[in-house]
Amino acid sequence: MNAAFYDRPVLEVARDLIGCVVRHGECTGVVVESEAYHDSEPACHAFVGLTPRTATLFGPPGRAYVYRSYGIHAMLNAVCEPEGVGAAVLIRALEPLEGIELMRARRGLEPVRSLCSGPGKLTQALGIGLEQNGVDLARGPIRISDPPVAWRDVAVSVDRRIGITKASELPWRFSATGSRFLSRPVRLAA
DNA sequence: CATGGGATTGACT
DNA sequence: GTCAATCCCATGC
Repeated sequence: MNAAFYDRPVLEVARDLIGCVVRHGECTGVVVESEAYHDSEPACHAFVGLTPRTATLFGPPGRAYVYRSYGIHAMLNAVCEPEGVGAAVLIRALEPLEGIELMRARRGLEPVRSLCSGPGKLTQALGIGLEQNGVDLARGPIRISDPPVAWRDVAVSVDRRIGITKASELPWRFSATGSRFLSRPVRLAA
């Protein structure tokens, strides 16, 4: 996945990331859930403008934006749109593929369904931390690559974003239709 | 410099 | 269903 892939409208990238493979070290998983964020709407961190925190969001596309949520969890995003626009796709859930035993050890849990079914869970399972903020997603240590054959042309469902208090009405959440590895079920449009 | 609020999770009633 | 944990950082005095 090269920089041109991310240098597009964030809604397109969020949809196209469903089915792609995220790798960190020996652990890999297929993206089954994503959300788009853009500096034009108040749920996006970049809404406040360019600050030390949001510098990565306004930087070049194709980098990782990793931040701490609720003082506890790391969140993994892919920065999108041209440099100067603050936009990113939040990776919200993965279907684990490789390195499942290491994921179990990091999570302290056995069920595969529970290893990466949430944005804070998947970063813990893959060992991703704040020190990876700004890394190039085409080069690593975190890499995102094309969908496996079985995931090409997977059906994608759309609904509202989860866990936010502002702009929660926007249908900017994307997920692999029928996946059992989502952080929460798809909620139908009102 | 003090304060308040999360793009969440897991434990508990 | 409710709720606390925990810390970075944007904001305001």
